[in-house]
Amino acid sequence: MDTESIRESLETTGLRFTPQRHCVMAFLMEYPGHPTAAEIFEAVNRLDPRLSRATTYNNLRDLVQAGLVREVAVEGRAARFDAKGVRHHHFICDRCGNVEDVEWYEVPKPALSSLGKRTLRECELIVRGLCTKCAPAKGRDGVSAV
Amino acid sequence: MDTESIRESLETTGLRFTPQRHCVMAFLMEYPGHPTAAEIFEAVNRLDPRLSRATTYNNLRDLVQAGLVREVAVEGRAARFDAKGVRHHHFICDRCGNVEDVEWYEVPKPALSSLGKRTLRECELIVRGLCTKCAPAKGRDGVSAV
DNA sequence: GTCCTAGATTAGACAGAATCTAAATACGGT
DNA sequence: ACCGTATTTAGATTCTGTCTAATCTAGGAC
Ligand SMILES: [Mn+2]
Ligand SMILES: [Mn+2]
Ligand SMILES: [Zn+2]
Ligand SMILES: [Zn+2]
Repeated sequence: MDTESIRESLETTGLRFTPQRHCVMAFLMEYPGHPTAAEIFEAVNRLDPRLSRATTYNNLRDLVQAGLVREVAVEGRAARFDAKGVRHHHFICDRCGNVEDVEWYEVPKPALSSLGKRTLRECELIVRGLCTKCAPAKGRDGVSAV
Repeated sequence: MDTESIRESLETTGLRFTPQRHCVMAFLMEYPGHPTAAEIFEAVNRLDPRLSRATTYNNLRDLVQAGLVREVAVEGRAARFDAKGVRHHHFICDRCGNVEDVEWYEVPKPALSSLGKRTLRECELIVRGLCTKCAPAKGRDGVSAV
């Protein structure tokens, strides 16, 4: 969407502005969910064939390192990404692996004494359970729909 | 260690007791860290060659599903496992991907209203930063050791 | 505008992790 | 001992992500 703001955020993190980076970043900012690298590649490449698979992975790595994008590891599935907008937690569905946002709220950090010499960067909360699609229907009489 | 308690926990979850499952479970209960599937296979297979690679993966999947073992996804690396003993959180090193335990403390769950129709199973805290090995040495004069 | 170079892109090979297949085996109830 | 089904197995396969080495380009210097 806002090309100039993307350019700025890239420049302030020391990354060059390229059409490929712009596309990946813009896609992540518009896309409502948490796409995988493969999904990002396919969607962006369809719009602008200049983006290659290798560059998708390269850029995602760089954007995560620059702190502009967040990577969510899901057990047994491909990693998922989102542009770091407003702070939020994540919900991961036990069954389908879908990642959804959970409204932000403060979480107590571990006591410094229990961290020892480790450096703390962030404290991430992951909520697990069944998403709306996978949760058993709890209608008035317990009947389930597929 | 305690064969019979392992047998029981398997039976109560509906899993048959097999030498392979026993070995995997026993290994996880004794091992202090968070091994990958490959590490578990190598270590156990060396002691008891009856365990195959496929079965290692099969059993880990079943044990996780049965709630006896926890799987920790680490971005860009193989999943790590631990036997569910005392409750605890996890620390993941940004640099080496090492997973370490963090003493348990209660974390506030998200408001029911923000969960909607989703089912909540657990609330997991993941602390990120640099582990003791990777943290910059902060000696009296800032000199670093390798 | 032209030149330059470190950084970026690319196709395709490669590697690692995990799953699948289909045949053989063995747990555990009777 | 027998049986039915869950489990195991080797190897192929799929899926994710990284690497290589050749090519290109963003953007600063002039
Ligand atoms: Mn998100
Ligand atoms: Mn642990
Ligand atoms: Zn789901
Ligand atoms: Zn480390």
